[in-house]
Amino acid sequence: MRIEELPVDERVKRVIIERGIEELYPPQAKALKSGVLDGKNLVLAIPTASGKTLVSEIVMANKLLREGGKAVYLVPLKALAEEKYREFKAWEVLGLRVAATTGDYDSTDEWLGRYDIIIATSEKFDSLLRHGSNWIRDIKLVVADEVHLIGSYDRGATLEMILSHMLDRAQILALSATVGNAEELAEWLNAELVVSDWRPVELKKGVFHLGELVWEDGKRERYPENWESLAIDAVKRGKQALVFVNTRRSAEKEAVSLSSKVARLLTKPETRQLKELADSLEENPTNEKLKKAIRGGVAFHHAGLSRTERTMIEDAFREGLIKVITATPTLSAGINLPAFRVIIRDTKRYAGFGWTDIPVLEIQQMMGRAGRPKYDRVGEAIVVARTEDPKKLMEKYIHGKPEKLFSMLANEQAFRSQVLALITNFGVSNFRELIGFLEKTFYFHQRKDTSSIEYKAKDIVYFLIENEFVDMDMNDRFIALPFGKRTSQLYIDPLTAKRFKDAFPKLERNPNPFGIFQLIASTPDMATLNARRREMEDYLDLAYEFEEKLYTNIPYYEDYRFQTFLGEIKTAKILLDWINEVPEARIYETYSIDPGDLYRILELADWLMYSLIELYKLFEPEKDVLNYLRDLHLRLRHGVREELLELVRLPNIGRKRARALYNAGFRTQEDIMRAKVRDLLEVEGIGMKVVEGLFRHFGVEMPKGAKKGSKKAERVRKGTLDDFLK
DNA sequence: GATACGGATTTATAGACAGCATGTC
DNA sequence: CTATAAATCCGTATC
Repeated sequence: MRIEELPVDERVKRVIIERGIEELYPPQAKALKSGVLDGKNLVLAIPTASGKTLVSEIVMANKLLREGGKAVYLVPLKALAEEKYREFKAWEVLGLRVAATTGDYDSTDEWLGRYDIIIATSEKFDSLLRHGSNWIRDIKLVVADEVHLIGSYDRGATLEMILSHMLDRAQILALSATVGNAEELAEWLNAELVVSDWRPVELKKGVFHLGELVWEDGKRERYPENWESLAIDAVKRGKQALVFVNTRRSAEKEAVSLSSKVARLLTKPETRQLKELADSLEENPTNEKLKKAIRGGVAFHHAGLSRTERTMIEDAFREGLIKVITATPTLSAGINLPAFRVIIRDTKRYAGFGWTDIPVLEIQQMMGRAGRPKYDRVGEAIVVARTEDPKKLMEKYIHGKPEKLFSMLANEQAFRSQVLALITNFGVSNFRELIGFLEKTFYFHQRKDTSSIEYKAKDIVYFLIENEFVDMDMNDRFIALPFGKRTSQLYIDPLTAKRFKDAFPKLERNPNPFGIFQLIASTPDMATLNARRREMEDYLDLAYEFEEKLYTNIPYYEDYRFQTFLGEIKTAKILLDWINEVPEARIYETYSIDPGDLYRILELADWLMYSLIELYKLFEPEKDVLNYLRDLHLRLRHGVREELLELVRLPNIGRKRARALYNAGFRTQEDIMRAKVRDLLEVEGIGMKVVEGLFRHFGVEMPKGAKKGSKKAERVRKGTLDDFLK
């Protein structure tokens, strides 16, 4: 079907044609003929990269131009929100304003009301719904990307709930990978269903076993015995490969191992560029290995890497400079990074209680990364059989059907906060109404029965009443209490809130960083760290050393909480090191964690520290304690000792610059205000830009005529700054 | 008695969303 | 609980 023939607004067609697209892919055409353009709900289950995004763009733009209102585009990852934001920006030529909102950006505020297309993570949108902004009622269309995540254990319930909320209030377009029960999903959403396995780049799938590569059609090829030859072969043919493994360590090991072989296939300029790239990386233990691999044209990719390294690797791979990436599942569902050949080394993974098969759905998502549109005619996805029976793998992952989706609403933790939100934020005022709402969910649609979830809901309501999140009046009507309402808006688990509340009396008597950090680390919202066997004794000793600083008792060895407790102590110690200005590299080494892990811990601790303070405010806070907590929060955010608190409040001054300034004798804001620019510039990490920012912050006017730009202006400004700050 | 070696045993294992008010080196 | 590789332990050989 040609774009020209589409029954949509002319302006929409024009934008798409200008993009160079004239013809729709078959599944796209089928989708657009399903009735979505007339406002019907649609479940679109087609492979990645077969044009789901374009369909949603057409539907969104057309709808907004014709009817006005807003469209919300839901994504599972922040990185995807950014990616979509860049793509959708193109629609601004038609006057459609695009905004992305995740936890990194703005919050509830009404500012989103000025936008037409709003991209948000599911959790963020859930949070927006809870805050009840005015513009919510203008939403005419909700696009749910990767809707199969409704079956994910920890995050599925959120997606299910927001769709339940929006079901009768807006048109729904659900984009899904191929799943076992797409019909069931479509029925629930009262939607048309379009399923297809058509791809713009043909996908060849096969299984590799001891040098023999068997394609799905039975054709065979011989290779050297080791699976690495598959990656090397791709590089020899001028292509790239993506290797999926199941542990970080494997990713690193295989990357280094492959790099020595790939290195021989590189051109001189490539080797030079790769060396430059490797040299530009920061020094830390993980990056040592990464540098080694990169010099040979290979990189590993996992969540331990910092944001900088990750994007650097992704960009270099897209450019074709890096030939092979070995990755954990970070890359399977995240940003769009296709390769000619996808090699799946592992089909099992360790899941807390043992080894489990990776679901067909996930393996197929990985395989879907094979084939670069515009570059490759076909893409190849190969599952490696190392210990498994190759026939079984072929049957299960190549010819087999993906699993059915199951509602995860009954997941205790998720359900607990959802029930609280229903009562405190969504006006559910008695138990009957609560059950009434649950009947709109996928859970109910799938089970046709609420008895077991009713039982759970009851338990949760008792828990909420007992802990003063909500109350019940004489007529069994729910009353939202401030504690409950705030908990729900802070988006923390009620259990976290309860733990905080219970600790307040002790905290008030004895506020101290270690105790507070252990408290934060003990909540279900914090990332868990495991104390390694040989570290256990050290952390136990540490716990006893700090015993009177803790707000909890040290569990006995036999206690089931013992292991997790030591993990909490480890986490608390890391945070303590952080605010005592221990260098990052030392932290990575001491605790054997990666940059990405530290970042994650700090991010969570920051959020939870804020939440702790907000909740403390509800319980007749003592002023001194409140200020103490606020200072500690600032220290945590910037990773500084107390003496730097004043400096760190200045713009563009963080951990390193504040320390440098302090050591150079600038200990207060006053010191800096009085300092000579020349002296400030002497300090490491302080340049003209930073000084300029300080200048502005102190409210000293920029001298006229000394605006940015010409060299002359620069000179003038430099000359006058001193005078102003003397 | 110290050290080097090699086989046996033990250990550890993926990822990443949320508040709020603005900017690290 | 299905695996696998690295780290560590431990006994033996060697100097």
